[in-house]
Amino acid sequence: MATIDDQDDGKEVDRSPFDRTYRGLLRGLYEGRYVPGQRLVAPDLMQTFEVGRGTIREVLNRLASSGVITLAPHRGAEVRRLSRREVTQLLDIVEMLLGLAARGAALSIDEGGNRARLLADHERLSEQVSLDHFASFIDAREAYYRTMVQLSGNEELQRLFPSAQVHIMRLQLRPFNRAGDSAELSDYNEMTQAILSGNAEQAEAAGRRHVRLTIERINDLPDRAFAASQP
Amino acid sequence: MATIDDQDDGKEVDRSPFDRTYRGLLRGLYEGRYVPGQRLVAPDLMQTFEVGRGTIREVLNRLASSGVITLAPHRGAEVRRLSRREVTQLLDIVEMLLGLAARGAALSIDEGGNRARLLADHERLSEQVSLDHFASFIDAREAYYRTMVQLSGNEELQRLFPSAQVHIMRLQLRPFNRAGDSAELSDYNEMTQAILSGNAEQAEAAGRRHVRLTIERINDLPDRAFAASQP
DNA sequence: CATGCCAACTTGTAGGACGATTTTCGAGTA
DNA sequence: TACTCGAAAATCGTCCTACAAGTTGGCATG
Repeated sequence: MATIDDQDDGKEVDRSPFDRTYRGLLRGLYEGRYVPGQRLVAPDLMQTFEVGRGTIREVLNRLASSGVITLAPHRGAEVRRLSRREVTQLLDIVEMLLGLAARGAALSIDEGGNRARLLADHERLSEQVSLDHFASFIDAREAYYRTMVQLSGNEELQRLFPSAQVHIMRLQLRPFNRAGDSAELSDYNEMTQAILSGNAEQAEAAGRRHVRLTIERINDLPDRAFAASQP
Repeated sequence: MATIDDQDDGKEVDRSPFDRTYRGLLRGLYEGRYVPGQRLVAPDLMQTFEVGRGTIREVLNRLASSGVITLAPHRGAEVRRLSRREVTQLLDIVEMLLGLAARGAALSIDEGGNRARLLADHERLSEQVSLDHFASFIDAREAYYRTMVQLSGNEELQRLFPSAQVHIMRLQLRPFNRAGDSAELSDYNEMTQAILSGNAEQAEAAGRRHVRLTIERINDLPDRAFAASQP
């Protein structure tokens, strides 16, 4: 399954209608063309992406089952809105998953080019932070996480992690977040060091701490960054 | 989204084609009519469930994105086979998730009828174990887990847990598992007690321990219970 | 201004069509 | 007999049309 995390390869051509639409929609979500709460109407999408309704339906189904959008019977799709509580709950899970990923990555850091790969991604992340270019920073962070998960060797994690919709959160918080947050960068330094040391316990702790710090930062955001909680 | 966990309500009638097919397929997987590795070809399914191909496709997409089946381009769907390694990796994740669920359940055990609900499900589980009726046992266990996750109040967990395909594992291990495993029951006793006590730490530990014990039991299974590992 | 009904729009699903790709199977060859 | 190659058959990906069922917004009525 294609995921948000898949690289673009530069080859923009020759993709299947499904793929074009899936990625296009995801990219749109990513870049803010589709905002939380917005309805995604099939006929519009058909025109936009020049594909049939069947294809649109499949794409929406995929996005829905990874939690990026919600589908209600006979009422169509809309970009999922997360309340403060939901974001917290989501991150509680991500804390676990990232801890697991970091642990696994530490255990396999000496295999193949793993060490080099992680270093390269961390390097890139650091550069992006200093450049203060939000989109690139997001990309670099995405790549860094993906590498961690891949190094862990846990294929189930690879399936679940994107679907855990870290992206949604990221998207939703975009207007309130800043690249170049040096506090955040030190998280990554710590986490990377822990993994490189090969110490599983320490790596897991670092991964979790990173997410907990993220939760704290998010808790400081104003209410308007979230969907209203349910009555 | 309808999941395996949804109760049947007895109302077999008046379900949408999608729902009929989705549940029918799931039930078939559950009951062993579809076994790991088996191909699921659209035309057959169309006949079996008397629905259009579009509907079949949507159902297969759903099942695929929760990891129950795999889809390969132009080659259709097949019931997913898990290698020993994959099962272990999956359970590593489930360990985290169940720990989280148990923790959350403990924290909210005094709200509403939560305590009564958990007790009722635990009671039912105990009965089924003594009855030694596999299918009922599975159902009871499913209900117990579902309740735990619901009590935790973490909606993301509710979305993820079924999709974490505990079911696949269960299905795959069916021929080798026995209901009435008293060791397993004592796990549940311990876990239930911990949650009822309202002690979050203790509950989380109990939930995790339960999964770790499950991993051990599974490690003892013969190779033929698993798909061959990749070359 | 509240209420209820209708028209317009969307979604859910079926069925047909057609190129693209994979699988099957049989003929020919070593 | 075993193996290779290619064509036929099966299946998939996608589009289009059609229609019933459900939702929504607005207009008429009280």
